[in-house]
Amino acid sequence: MPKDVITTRAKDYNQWYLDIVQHADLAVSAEVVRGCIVFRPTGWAIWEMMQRGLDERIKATGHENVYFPLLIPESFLRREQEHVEGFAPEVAVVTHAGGEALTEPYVIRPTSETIIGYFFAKWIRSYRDLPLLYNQWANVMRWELRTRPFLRTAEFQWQEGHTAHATQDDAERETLMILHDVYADFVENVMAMPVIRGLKTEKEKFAGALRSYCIEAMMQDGRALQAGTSHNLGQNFARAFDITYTDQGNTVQHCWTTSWGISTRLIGALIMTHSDDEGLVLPPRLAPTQVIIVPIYKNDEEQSKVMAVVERLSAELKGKLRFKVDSRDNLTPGFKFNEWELKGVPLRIEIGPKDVEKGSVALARRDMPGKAGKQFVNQEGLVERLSTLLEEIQANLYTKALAFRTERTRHVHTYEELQSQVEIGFARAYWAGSRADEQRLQDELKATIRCIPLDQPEQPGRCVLTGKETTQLVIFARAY
RNA sequence: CGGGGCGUGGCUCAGCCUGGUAGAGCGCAGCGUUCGGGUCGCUGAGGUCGGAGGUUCGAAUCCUCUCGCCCCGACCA
Repeated sequence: MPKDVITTRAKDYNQWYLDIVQHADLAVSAEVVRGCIVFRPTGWAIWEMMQRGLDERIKATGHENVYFPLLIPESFLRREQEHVEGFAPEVAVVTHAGGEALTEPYVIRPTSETIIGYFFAKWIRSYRDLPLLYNQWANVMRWELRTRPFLRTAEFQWQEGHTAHATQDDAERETLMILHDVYADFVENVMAMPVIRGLKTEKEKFAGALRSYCIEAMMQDGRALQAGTSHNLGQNFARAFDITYTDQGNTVQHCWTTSWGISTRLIGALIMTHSDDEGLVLPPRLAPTQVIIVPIYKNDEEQSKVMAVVERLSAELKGKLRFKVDSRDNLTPGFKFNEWELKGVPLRIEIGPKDVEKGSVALARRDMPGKAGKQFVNQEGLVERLSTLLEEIQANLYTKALAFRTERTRHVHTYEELQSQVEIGFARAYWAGSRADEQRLQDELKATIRCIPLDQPEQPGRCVLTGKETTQLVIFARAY
């Protein structure tokens, strides 16, 4: 008889999410530091897996890692008009140090465009210095009014890419390349989360950007979550920080810069995409532990026989898969099954006396709870079997998530349809409204234009609000 | 930041109205038992009742302030 440690999604989706975070040992509230969380080992291990996958892709596309200070002179933020307006309300400021008031306060970085811009201006002289392709892994702070673990915390971890280019085309190409080859590729192939690639509207774009691209994912409650953003900053920061270069014709030009980021918020997205009422579900390619081995025995004799097989199989798996053996002997197997399901391990191997006799093991997949996901296989060829199964689970999670999104996405033609569709998922609609119209819909429907998908229709249609003919199709949704 | 709710062993909560010096279940420790889907029993440890003031002979309980958490809204990766 299972204990109800996890609130069901149907009962209270929000509480379900908090229960997963807590009971899967991902993180706890920092308690004494407002709006912050403490990452526990499992939560941090997931972030490390994300870092690994993204870092590989970032480097493979020609970028180098750097690191800039946590503190930024307050005046830097003011240099770019839109930027300061966007961030001023949520920055934390350091006013005292060394027992004295500082002559100029520092802000704790909410993002690093400004301080990096300052140094880019010093480092870039000639077109030969371009493109400059940097990335940094860092923590940033934004004093959010309402926080939720991973999804919105006052301090969060992320990577922020910052690049400078000679031409607008180069900057645009970089911005889109990151979106496709780094972000969408990682999120879809490693995290098994389907995303919609799109452009943000003027209203939703990053403060100070020329334009912002994003990948948007659908959570199990039908709401949208921005999983990553990539900004073409135009020459806005180059002008504010005087980032210039001399071109082939000996003319001084402003650079075109970009910035792009993915944060620990992705952990929240991961939870809300795949997990179920039994607990966390991790896609195999991301899971810090892919396979858990649970030995089963009832006396010393059985234990030594079973453990001999466990040892032998462990030796075979070593270096090929990420696995652990749960040899705690104060807990029953049933308890362990439930616990590892709660923690999201994709695949479980059970080895008991019967398996020792028959030369078999029992396998249970996390993506198919209960008997449906259980099978008995020969110990022979187990490594290959596991690898195949893990890839099957990976594919299945993506397929399920995509099917869910497809089912919860509808094309809408009228205001009424839009209104009801955003209650349950994504609404695709033609849009020719103004920024004020967009605000009005947000006020009335609590839904925003998540993005203008990069895949646009050939055929024109009529704007869902104004009735004007347009070829622009957008996605409306309620968002995290 | 506005409205509402709540802070009592690690967790979930009772006690508060009607002040008299703290309880339960789960978890934890030890021993035994059990072990193929959350074993069972016995013994035991663990709390200055979020914090600071105040009222009182006496405060978990009443009053004031403060910090934090949850829900709803506005703002946001």
